[in-house]
Amino acid sequence: MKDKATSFDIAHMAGVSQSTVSRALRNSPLVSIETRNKIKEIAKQLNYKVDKNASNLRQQQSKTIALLLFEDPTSDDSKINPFFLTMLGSITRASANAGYDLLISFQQFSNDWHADFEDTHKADGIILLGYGDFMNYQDKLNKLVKQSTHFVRWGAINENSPGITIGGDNYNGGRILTEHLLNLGHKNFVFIGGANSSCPEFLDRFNGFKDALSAAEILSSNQTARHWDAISTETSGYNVGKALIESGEKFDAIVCASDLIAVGVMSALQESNLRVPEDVALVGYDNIPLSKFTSPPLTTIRQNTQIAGEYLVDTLVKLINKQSAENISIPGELVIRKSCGTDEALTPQLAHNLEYEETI
Amino acid sequence: MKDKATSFDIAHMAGVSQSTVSRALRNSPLVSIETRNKIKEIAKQLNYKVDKNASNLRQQQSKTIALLLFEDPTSDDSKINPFFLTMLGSITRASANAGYDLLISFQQFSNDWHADFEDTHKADGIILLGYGDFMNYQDKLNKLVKQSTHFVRWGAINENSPGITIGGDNYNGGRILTEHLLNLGHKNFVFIGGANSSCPEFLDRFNGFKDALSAAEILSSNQTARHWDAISTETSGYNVGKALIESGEKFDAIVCASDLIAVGVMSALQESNLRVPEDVALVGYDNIPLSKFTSPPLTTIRQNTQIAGEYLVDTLVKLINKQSAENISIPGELVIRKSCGTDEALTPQLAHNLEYEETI
DNA sequence: ACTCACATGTAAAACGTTTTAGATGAGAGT
DNA sequence: ACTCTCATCTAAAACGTTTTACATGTGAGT
Repeated sequence: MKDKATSFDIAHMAGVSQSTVSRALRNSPLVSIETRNKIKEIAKQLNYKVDKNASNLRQQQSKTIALLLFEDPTSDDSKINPFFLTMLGSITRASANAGYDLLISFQQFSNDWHADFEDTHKADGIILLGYGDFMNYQDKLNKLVKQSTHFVRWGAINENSPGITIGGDNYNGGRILTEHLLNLGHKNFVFIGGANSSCPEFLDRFNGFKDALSAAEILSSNQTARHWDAISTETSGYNVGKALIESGEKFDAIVCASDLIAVGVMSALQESNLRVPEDVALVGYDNIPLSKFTSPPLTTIRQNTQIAGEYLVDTLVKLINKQSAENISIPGELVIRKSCGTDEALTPQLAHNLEYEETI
Repeated sequence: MKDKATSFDIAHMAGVSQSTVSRALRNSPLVSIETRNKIKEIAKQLNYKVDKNASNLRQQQSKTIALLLFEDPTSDDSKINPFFLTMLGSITRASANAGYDLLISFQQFSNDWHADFEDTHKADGIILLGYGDFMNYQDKLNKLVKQSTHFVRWGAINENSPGITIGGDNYNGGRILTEHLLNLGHKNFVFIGGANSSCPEFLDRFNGFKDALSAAEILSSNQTARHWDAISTETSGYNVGKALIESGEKFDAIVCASDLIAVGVMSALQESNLRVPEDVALVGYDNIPLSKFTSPPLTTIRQNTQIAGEYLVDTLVKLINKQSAENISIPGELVIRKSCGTDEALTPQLAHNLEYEETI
């Protein structure tokens, strides 16, 4: 196989100028239909493909989005949070639909994690993904804004966060889960998950939890709900679960800030011969693939990753095209499985309003 | 912020020619140390970044690898096989280490799935990932070879497969699993997973299964082992598990061709009040994150994804650099958990040779 | 016959690098 | 004094497009 064909080769074969070839292939009306077809025919024969580097250079764009996935530094390399992997899938499809290629990179918390993808013209914009301790890298976000880099962040929505953020409605998610447990008659609640500024999403979920309890007068007004600290891994959930059991605290319902935590907590409970849901009800958050296959299957909040992916890339594309864009909060959906007690405990009316899943 | 700085701007400020700037930034010995430093200083001040499009165009390369992940067409969009997602993670890191960016794309079984990534100079080479019914797209692989596209495939290793393939040692993996079950005293074996040419990896695992049984004289020489067909999803595993139970066939050990299948089968068994491992032992394949958190945790084969990722990109980089490369088979590792029976059933000597995992 | 509009095409600039070929000046060797 | 080498730099070509500005020919309108 000889060298790759260029537009000049085609021009030569078609007996026209190279610029005409370029125009023909882009369906410019400045070239007559017949010439266009002739040129396309030849291009196909030569298996000609436009050189993206040349094309991008000329057009000063790359039609590429960079996805920067940054993980909690404590988490192991090979175990990426499945929720983000699902997001990655939906973002991939969404960007393909929008006509963009996707460049991905797993960023450690290094110094130049914003990675110059846009600076070097390798990408037109950046999507930031990861449970967001945004306080920790606010400086970097500010720098991105200052350089007028196009970027969108997935995370907790906060007025103080620089740039544009798209995220789940964590407050209502936490609230819905808790209300579900309240409806089932549970009284003694525990929240597991680091609900502090270093994980604003967990904090929002915790606040929803708290307010649901207050509204139900489980929590007297001068009482403050507390949480058990945990990061979003099974191991952390397991350890905290163990600690909780050993603490002697009385509980019959646990709200976990993520499914991964819930999975670990479930292991800890079962190891101590506490039955789920008979002895203690348990809920998670995210609806990761695994949550359907624990035993019992986990009641959780589904974050609509498909919509999220679409919003993320659509918003980013808007920014790239110099259009304005806004923060978006995506409501979560309660997915009722078997980790909170029998369906029968629900009032029929309530049951009717909720989404059920077929077994498997 | 004004327009992006170019090498000409720097040249102007430094009072040298633009070509000197280019050389200085690439540490060429043709530029004196002092000039180099002066230029770098100015570049930093201007936050200058080399334009990759221009650079790539000139150098006729992209320092980018395209990862094409294609899925069984039956599988749902949002549920990518977690094994491949883990691979994706390791490939990302490996390519970063090798100095390549990673472009990813989820390919449906469409007509031009090889996607022209290299043709358009967006990537220097391609990694193909997905359970491989390579017979089905052998034509396309041949086309890639004919175009002398640089590519590496993850999958079952087969002499007839065009191009270079890197994959797990599926035959020995299947064999090791089966021997483990044999050592535990099981007698009535079932294999679940479509062991046919449309999934060569499953076929290899099945052959290992079969040969282990023959060697143990469980299978008389004129008897042929059969398998229950299933694709690699929980749902398929669940359905086949149900069918198996209803068939009335006698079994006390099931080898599943993948963890996803095993998870589905486990659900089906437990739904029918068959206890794992007391009534029936169960093993999977892949060591997906979930396999550690089923109850009981699943005994399986760990495919070393980190090494696999490194081999894939290293091999691809070799091809890109016109070096020769070969197929690589990566041995799997037995991970013993709780789905096959008590550890005590193992002889101490054997137990010593096997890898154990700490709880969680 | 002359202009005008229009359809179709060409020539050349531009994108921002990298790299080849060549220029310049200084010091060494004879 | 003359050449030779060496270090340092400059000028310009090249990469393969897209697009601006301009050319040519044709037919219509007056």
